[in-house]
Amino acid sequence: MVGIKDVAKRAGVSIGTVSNVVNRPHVVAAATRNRVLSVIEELGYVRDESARQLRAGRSRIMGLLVLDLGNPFFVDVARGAEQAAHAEGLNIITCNSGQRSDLEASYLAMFAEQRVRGVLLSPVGTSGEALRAFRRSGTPYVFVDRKAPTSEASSVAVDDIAGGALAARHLLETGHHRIAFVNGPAILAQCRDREQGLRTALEGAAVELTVLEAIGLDVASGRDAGARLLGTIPRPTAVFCANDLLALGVLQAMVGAGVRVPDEMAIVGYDDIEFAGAAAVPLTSVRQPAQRLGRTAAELLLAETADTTVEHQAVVFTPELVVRESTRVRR
Amino acid sequence: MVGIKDVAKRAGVSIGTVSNVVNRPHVVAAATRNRVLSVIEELGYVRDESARQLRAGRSRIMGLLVLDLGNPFFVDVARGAEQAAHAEGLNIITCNSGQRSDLEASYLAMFAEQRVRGVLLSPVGTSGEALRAFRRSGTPYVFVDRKAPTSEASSVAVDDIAGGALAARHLLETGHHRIAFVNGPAILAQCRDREQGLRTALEGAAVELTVLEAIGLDVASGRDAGARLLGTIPRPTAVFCANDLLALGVLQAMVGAGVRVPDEMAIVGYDDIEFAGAAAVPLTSVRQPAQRLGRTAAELLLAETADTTVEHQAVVFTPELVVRESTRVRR
DNA sequence: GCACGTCCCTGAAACGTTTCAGCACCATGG
DNA sequence: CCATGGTGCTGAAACGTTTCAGGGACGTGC
Repeated sequence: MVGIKDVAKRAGVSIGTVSNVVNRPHVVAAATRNRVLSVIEELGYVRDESARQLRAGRSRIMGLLVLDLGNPFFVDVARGAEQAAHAEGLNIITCNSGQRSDLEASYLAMFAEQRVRGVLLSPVGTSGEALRAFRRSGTPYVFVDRKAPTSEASSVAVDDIAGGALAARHLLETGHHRIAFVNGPAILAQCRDREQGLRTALEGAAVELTVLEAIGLDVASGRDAGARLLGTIPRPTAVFCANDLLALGVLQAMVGAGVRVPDEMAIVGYDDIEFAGAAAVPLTSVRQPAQRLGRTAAELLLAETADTTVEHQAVVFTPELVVRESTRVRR
Repeated sequence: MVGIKDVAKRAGVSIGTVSNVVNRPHVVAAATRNRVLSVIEELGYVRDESARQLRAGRSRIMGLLVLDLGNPFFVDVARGAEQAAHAEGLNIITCNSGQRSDLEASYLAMFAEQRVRGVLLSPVGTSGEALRAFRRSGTPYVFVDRKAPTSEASSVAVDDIAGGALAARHLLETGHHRIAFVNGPAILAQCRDREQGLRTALEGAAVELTVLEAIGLDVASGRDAGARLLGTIPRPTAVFCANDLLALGVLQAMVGAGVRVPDEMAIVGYDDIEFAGAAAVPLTSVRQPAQRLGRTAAELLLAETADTTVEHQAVVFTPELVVRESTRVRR
């Protein structure tokens, strides 16, 4: 592998000069610079980032750890974060915990060992052992899609309680009295909050609420929950799902069983992913500004790494209900 | 930041011993080992991967550069690759070129500078300047979802010509004579091959073929193409789309315009992503073994990096047609 | 002719690891 | 009592950069 030394020798200059050509071209005379550049080209020299980073003490990489890349919502978050990072000349590496704490721990450890500039984190557990260990490493981090006390770190989230309430009120307004909630794993704060928002908004209303916990937050889990829902007697007339993937799964189960949506079963999803509008019955969904979430989080992180005296912030966006066929009242 | 030296001093041993505790625990006496371990715990020591890598000369990271993470197909590819990498104790960093050559170039450069163990690459252009530069860096790489001459590198792909032919034959068999093809950017080999497969299979048949090139390979481009399709006179009775995202977009355009699918317009997609089956009208699609693609590519890459004498392979999987409502013949 | 700047460049230190030759010590067998 | 071998540790070199004090050459103003 060709290093800076080889270039220096071949160009007849010192390694310091080569380094200057690469990093501060203006300080070296044009003739020398061109000679060095052509040698670099000739030998195919690529500088070694680990040496560079070792010397510099910090890297040009930002880590992003998301719950599930299979969920388009997080893909959008990643896009937003990438935008902000690129604007500052940083690269983002995206990792997928798949909601598994062990993977989360392993990626966090990797980020710490890499001495990444900072990490955008959408964590699985509340305060796992892994996170505590990571905190000790001193790597700055910002929570994404998760509120956190500003004493600990900055966070950028969407108000999930309000989101749950939005869905609940919409179902009340469209005249439902037997409502089901298909929730994801209770370990996720998002799921707990959405349920809480729903429950609070339903309080006092004459509503029978059935809660099903799905195994995951994906389409397959939704299909499974949908099947269970069909067996519930008396059958609810509406179902709110903790995310759109679940909702799509439930919808598939309904269509498969010949249950008409929304006439026999109204469905509300969460996230408003692009596929929600293209579904068998276009889904009513609670929209979150995913890309904005990622962008804001990355900007916050950049601000904190640039100036450590800056204080933590908790940004909370407000979700928005998008009404489509799946809850449309027919007459 | 606490380093190995701090640990050594505090534990009253040499840095070599600390290193041994971390990397080859068995060679150090139990008493010393425990003392060092507790100091590591106490100080929160995290080893610096860049120093480690600088010394070792190679990293424990594998790069994956995909065309579009917004496409669930590539998310599955990533999942497969991750599985294989983790099995070998490597981490994968996933980057998204979004079909932009400039981003592709920047990520390739980053991989080279990071001295990544190897790269799984699903390239935008055929043989861009970026790729040529990357090749010179000597980083091993394997093409994913793209055939390549074995003289250059290994590749793992699905036979796109066969896939295009599958779709074509299916549409012929279901009695269509005016067929449209909504293709993605011709710069992508996948798109060119699917078109070629289609054309070859239609040869000799009495079919009127209309080809539309969409701007991207996403749902929005599909909607746009769908709108154009509606203006085509005489209107085709069936449309084959270069991927499922396009197909979903076209489907949305049809539903929006009140055109019945499949009666007035049959649709065939490509990739068989999870959402294809949950669409307004469940999509007939050409299925590719995405996860297997990723896993195989990673395994190939690992084999090549372990033993440089191993020769390049071109693995080609065969696609499979999944028939659903969107092309069902009604009577 | 001397002092002083300016412009380019060099040489060496430092970053935090891993690795390896070598040393001290002890137990064992002859 | 010596030779041998094993065990457990140390100290220093090496990895490929960046950075910075310093120095040589040359021009300029007095």
